[in-house]
Amino acid sequence: MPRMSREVTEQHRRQVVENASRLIREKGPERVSVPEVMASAGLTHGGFYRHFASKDDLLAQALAVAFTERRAAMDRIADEPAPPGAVSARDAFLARYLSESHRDHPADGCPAAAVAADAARAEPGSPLRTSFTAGVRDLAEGLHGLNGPERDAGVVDRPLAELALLVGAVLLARASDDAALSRDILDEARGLLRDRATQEPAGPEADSAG
Amino acid sequence: MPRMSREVTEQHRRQVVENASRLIREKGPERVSVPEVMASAGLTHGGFYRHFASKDDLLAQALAVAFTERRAAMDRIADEPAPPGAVSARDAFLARYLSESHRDHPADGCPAAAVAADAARAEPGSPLRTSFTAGVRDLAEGLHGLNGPERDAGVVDRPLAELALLVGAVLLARASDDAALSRDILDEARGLLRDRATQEPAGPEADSAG
DNA sequence: TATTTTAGATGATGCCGATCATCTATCGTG
DNA sequence: CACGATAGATGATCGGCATCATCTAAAATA
Repeated sequence: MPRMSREVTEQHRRQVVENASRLIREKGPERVSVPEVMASAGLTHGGFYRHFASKDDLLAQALAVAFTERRAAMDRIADEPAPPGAVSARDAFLARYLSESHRDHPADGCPAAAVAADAARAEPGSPLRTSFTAGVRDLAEGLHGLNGPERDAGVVDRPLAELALLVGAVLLARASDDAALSRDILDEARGLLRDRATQEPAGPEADSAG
Repeated sequence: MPRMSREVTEQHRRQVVENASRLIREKGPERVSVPEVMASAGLTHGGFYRHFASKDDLLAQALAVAFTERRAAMDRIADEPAPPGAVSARDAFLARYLSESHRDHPADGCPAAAVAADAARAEPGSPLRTSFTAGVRDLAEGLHGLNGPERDAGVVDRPLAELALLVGAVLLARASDDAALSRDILDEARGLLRDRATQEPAGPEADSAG
């Protein structure tokens, strides 16, 4: 009820951000309430505004944390020696991203897929949107890294499009209320990305235009 | 205040559904209120439950209408004689879907992109989710139709993956708070899909696995 | 025309949410 | 050890929302 040590206070703040990070991916920013996040850290709603300027502020921080963690996980896969049954690090990553497990556990999944729609609806310039935009850049950069070998083999690198495919596939798979359809979406997405990796260096065509 | 003729009443109901259809794409189902949709049709909230069992019921109907209209638009493009500057009907459709205009006007855009996240969070079996799932099937079927020529040329048909890419690209483009990045997302997606259309019939590889 | 039906208006009801004001007992500091 | 700062609790404010109850006057029907 009273005052906690500096150390404990900081732990609380971190806990709140971490919990919010999972909660917004699971239920969406709108369905997460300030009392709820605070309670999830064992606190009441009272102290909230000592830590955060507003709910929006918390959401942006929580989203940034989620993106940072995701990017770190990507880099870990990229640097790991050899994947178990996968051809390449890229393969390993894609298989995991497009897995039923990822589909079924948004709370510790990719924030790009979980929060895209909310970011799209947020005010331009709002903390949430700014945070999201930075996150997209970050993940695309990660994909670019994973694409190293294919790029060297002559395949045009399109990390933003690949991210879009990943996000779209997971979203549609989550939204599809039919197990077979949902699986097909993930499978087709994996197939399309595999096609790409083994693609012949395209002929004499112009690239994307304006 | 009183009673309207059957005919007028039906007009009112249709208006409400139509307006809801646009509103939920623009603001998301959660941010559209019953009083708001009713007011948008010049009515008060009072009569709402004479037309719809619940807000959820209206949302599902509105979503279904949006999908139906979209599918019709696709088929129109597929059947149209010759596109203006595009190579094929498929091209014309993709260019339009991945345009800045579509990105900037969600209210009359694709419901798959606009409502995916909300459907993903909706209760399994809920009207919204059921409606969304049917819509995904519908649009994928439309894409399958547009892919006729490429399919005949030996390109593996993956309408669900293509739909996922379209949805993901528009979503990320909408959410990205940077004009250049947003455009790049759309451009890369178009590039990736163009690659696919001109792709060599792949070698002796297995297709997607389980 | 007399009667029944009903579209839609008005106006609760009950809930939940973000944010702010206030209080208090402890922690950090001198 | 005394004192000021402050983390967090309690509780209020204000507003919005879905849904329901009631009323009424006009349309439908007989």
